[in-house]
Amino acid sequence: MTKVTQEHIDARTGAIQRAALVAFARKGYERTTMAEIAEEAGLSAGAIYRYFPGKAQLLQSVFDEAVGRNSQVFAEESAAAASPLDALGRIGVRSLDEATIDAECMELEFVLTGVRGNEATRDHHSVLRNAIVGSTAALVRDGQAGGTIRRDLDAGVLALAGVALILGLRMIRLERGEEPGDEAAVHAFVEMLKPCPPAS
Amino acid sequence: MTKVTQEHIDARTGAIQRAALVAFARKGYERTTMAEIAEEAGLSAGAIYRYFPGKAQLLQSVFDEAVGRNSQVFAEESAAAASPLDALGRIGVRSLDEATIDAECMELEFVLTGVRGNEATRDHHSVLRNAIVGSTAALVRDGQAGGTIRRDLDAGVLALAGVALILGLRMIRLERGEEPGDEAAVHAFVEMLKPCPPAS
Amino acid sequence: MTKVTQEHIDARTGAIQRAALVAFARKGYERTTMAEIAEEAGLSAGAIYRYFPGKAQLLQSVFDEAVGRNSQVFAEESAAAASPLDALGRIGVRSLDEATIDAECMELEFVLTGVRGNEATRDHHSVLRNAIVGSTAALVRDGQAGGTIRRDLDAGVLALAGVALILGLRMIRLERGEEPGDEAAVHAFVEMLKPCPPAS
Amino acid sequence: MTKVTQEHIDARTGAIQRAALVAFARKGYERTTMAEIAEEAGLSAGAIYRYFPGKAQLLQSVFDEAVGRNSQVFAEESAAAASPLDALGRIGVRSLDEATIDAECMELEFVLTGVRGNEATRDHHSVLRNAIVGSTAALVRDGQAGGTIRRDLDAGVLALAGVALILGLRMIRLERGEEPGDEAAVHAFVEMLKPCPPAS
DNA sequence: GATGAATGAGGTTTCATTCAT
DNA sequence: AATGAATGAAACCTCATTCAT
Repeated sequence: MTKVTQEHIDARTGAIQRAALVAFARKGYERTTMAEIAEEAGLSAGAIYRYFPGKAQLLQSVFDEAVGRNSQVFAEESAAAASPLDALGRIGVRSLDEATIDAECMELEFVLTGVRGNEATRDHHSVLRNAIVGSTAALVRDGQAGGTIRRDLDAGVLALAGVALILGLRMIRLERGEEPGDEAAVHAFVEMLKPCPPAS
Repeated sequence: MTKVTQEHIDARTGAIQRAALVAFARKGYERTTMAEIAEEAGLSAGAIYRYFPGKAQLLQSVFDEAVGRNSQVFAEESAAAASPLDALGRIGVRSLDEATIDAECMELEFVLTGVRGNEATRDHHSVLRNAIVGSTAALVRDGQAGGTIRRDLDAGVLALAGVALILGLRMIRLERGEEPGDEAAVHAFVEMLKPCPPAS
Repeated sequence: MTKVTQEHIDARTGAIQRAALVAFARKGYERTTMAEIAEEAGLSAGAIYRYFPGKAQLLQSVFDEAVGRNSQVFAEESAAAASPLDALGRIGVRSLDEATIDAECMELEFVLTGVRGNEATRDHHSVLRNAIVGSTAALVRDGQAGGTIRRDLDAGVLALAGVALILGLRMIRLERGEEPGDEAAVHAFVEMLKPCPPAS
Repeated sequence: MTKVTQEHIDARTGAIQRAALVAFARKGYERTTMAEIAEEAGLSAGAIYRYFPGKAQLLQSVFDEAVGRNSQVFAEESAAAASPLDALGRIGVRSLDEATIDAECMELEFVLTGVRGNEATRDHHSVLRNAIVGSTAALVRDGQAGGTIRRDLDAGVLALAGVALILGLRMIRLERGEEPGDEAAVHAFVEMLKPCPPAS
């Protein structure tokens, strides 16, 4: 009966995941070595295998973690927002800015897709993306019903555009680092979602 | 002296680039082997080195080629369009649909970014992206000046949003294959760029 | 001081040896991990090192244990047999059938020899084999003196053949599992050891 | 079109197999490194993978090679022998002495079996062994029909004993090196196969 | 006395790149 | 100019062994 039990294990696991996140984000999955991750996490390469079965699973786990945070952001902001439109803007901004996701985290998703050749992973990933688009569409529909979002465009299409926008912005940010225009772009998109003022 | 040679060299170079494009797109840069590219191009692994100094430079060249095509699309559609707004829509759609870009080509950009760790490449890449955003911004400004694009939002911001949207859509398409909503999303974005109808 | 301890130590030692025997037999020395042995023995990997200096020595000890049982079989059956010839048959059959040796135990020897590269072990092993052949030869010689074993063939040679026969049968059994022909082969060999009936 | 084609490839393949045979025999499969084999064969470790997909397949190939030689010995000696009994003796002796098999080759078989855990290999192996026993049994039956082999014992059982004897002798030889008694043991076995002289 | 987390050496395998032919 | 065999540098992963708790 060791006393380092769960607490220690969780700490290690988290440290490895964080290290992997950073490394994968910075250099890409393939170019990141287990040794680098290990060093970043403060242990030896072999030790990682006590916490993760292999490099691929480590990647998967890091990704799942990120996805989880994503969902949480979604839920939190939906709840905190005054209106669906507001929620969309908040989610977009937080997706970009929050430490949770970070420029790197985006990269991660990027990298994950990079695990092409692994059909299971791709499918898994695709399902997740669909879920996000679906949730967003529901939000848009709410907004349209409530009158805060223009009704002349299809909710599903707008949702897809919104998700793509965020995805693209994170991708650009990856290359250019923190970019002031990012949030502005989100706000602009939100602005464009508003219905035109009644003519009268 | 090298009369036939030049012709031959160009043919070979092109074949290699095309093969590399397809391979990089399909499996990613790291996971693509020189042997695969060679086979696809119809020559031996060693022969590639007569045309390109190494794998990294081959990637670079393939990328530049793709960017060139991109610019051409930009120019062509700008010229053919009735208005800047129209141009933006056309560019977006063609960026998504045309064989030029294709799922693979997008992938390529994907991969290229993957050449992180190579600072020179990243910077190069960043410059290119800025150029695209810049051109787009110019187009938007034109549209605003001409009244086809709403003036209440900053041109640079809208341009960034537009580029990000395309980027994101291509990324999503990568995962889900040809997606009917893609073009609709572009059209929706264009629609939202229009100024609200005068109150009258 | 170490009253209970000794008992405990012996129990642990035996458990580890048994676990190692089974594991080595089943997967081979090299492919067996200390962790597997530990789990089978009901303790942790590290604990084994309190009872054995290392994996190699554990193997050695397991082997010696098996050899000891072998000698015991030899002695017991020699004593119980009506004649040297009878003793040979009994030893052969028991070497094959008894739980002591069992398919696994044979395997063990197999594995042990596998510790080639370790000269000390090989020599040790060779000495043991010579001892067995020697004892068998003595038995044969007894039989020849008593007239139950044919005298036209050299005792040492017959002994070698007998030992080899058993060795080979155990090896074959390893691959095919319990084989009905095994014992029959031993009996046939014994039969052939008998002198031809006097011409009269 | 290289000119080193088939000839060179065959030479290399053979060299690697021979090197592997020796190494596997000497140190066992698990303890033999690809680097050792490569050095023995006169190339680099990586180069082996141009000729064999992996270590396991190399082992398999070496084994198959040895089995092939075995069958050839069987056929040759059967043809050259004056009688089935004579054939058995010749096969036994050649199995022991000839360079074809060699102490090492036996070891090989040994090692191969050592590839436990690979069910396919074990079964394959078992089938081969059965074939050998079967062929031997046929030979014995012939001898019994012709009167050169005693008829009071079952042919299948005698065949099993014979094969086991050789197997065991080769195993012992492995430990003790060239052993003068080996051949004598084979001859003794053959002698014992003879029918007792007619009473007259 | 026991645990099991950690290390570190070493093994197999992959590939970009070179170079004799 | 082209081939493709060969090299050699990693990379991932496994484990015997140690040691703080």
